[in-house]
Amino acid sequence: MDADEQGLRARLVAAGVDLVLSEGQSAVSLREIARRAGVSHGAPRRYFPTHVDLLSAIAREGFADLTARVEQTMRDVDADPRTRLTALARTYLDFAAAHRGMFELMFRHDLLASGRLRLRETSLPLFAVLADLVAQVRRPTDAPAAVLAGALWANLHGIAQLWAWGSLPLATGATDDDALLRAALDAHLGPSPA
Amino acid sequence: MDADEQGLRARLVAAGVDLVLSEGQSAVSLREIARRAGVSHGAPRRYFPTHVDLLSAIAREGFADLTARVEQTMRDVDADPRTRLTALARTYLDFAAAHRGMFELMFRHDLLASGRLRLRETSLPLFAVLADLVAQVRRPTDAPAAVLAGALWANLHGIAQLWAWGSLPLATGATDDDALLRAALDAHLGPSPA
DNA sequence: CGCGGGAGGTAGACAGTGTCTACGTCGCCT
DNA sequence: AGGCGACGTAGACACTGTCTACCTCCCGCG
Repeated sequence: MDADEQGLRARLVAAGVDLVLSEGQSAVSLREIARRAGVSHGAPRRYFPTHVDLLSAIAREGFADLTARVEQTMRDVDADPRTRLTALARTYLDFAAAHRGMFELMFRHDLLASGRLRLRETSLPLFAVLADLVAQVRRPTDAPAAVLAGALWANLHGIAQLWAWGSLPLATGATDDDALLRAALDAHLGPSPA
Repeated sequence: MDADEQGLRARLVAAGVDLVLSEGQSAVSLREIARRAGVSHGAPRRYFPTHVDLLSAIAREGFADLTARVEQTMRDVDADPRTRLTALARTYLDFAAAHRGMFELMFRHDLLASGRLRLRETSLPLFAVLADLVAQVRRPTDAPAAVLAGALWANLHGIAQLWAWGSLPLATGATDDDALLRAALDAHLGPSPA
């Protein structure tokens, strides 16, 4: 009595989210979503002209979820900016690890490039939170705030990627999961306090 | 009189490489490759039991190409390790930008996870070159060499990704392409000499 | 009150895909 | 000479995304 009362559009997106979370990115077909939503394969077309539109809507949900988690973390961790930044980074990486399929979907460049549902813009608030914190901890000799934030974000994202496909342990010798993160933060922001 | 005299296996891979370079990752279908190689759609199966096997073979070619470029760079740039590392990073990013489809294919986690053709292992020599240089420039207070190299690799990879789908200029304000790279190298390895 | 019309969903067709299987068709080796 | 194995063909199957014709209600209007 929740999904049933929503419109079909919302049910389709919800079914897609479930699907990508449980079965992975490649399982998110138009027809399977329609099946799970209990409608014919042509029905989604009313709301999503093309498959990419539906996928973009699902990815949006992913960004909304991640953004909500990050904001929750920001509420939970009321400390110095450096600590908050570390918590943010952990939230980001935890999300990527726990929802691999969704994470992949969110950053599929063909979806972002399609411009459907202004997907790329959806990720901006997320980046803004990071950029804001970075600006607070930036030292005078560091790169400009925007560049510093971009470089750190790239590092985070790269760790999530490499971490996801398991080449890192193989290449670096199965290091602790947090070691890379700490190294990255220390590198960009200076050694962590105490 | 080059591809014609090779066996079908090599022709299939070559056709696949052409395809991914010119049309992108999504265009690399089994049947299209077979068509370009001038054989029936069932022929590839003799050499590649499944589509993933063929894709893995194509990705391998990509790793071979990138590795060759990196080694060429190492031959060309005979300077201090820091400078060589910068050159390596540029080669990596240039490759990602110039051969986007191939780069995506190479790091598709479903291919790497499939273990076909030991694809993941194919990337190790590449990482080894980076790790070797990193070890040379590492300062005593830095993280262990393996972690440092991993973190730097992740940063490189992340820059390549974010750079590829164009969110960075939007989020950071269209910074110079090299700024992020320099910031990353400086962060992990210390300020560049001179 | 009746009745058009549109919103919202169905159902079938089409081209394309990966995989599987049965079938040829050579050439090589005993 | 004869068989056999490597190599490639051809068709089927289930599945995909997209397109189009249809159907079926409900709502507002005359």
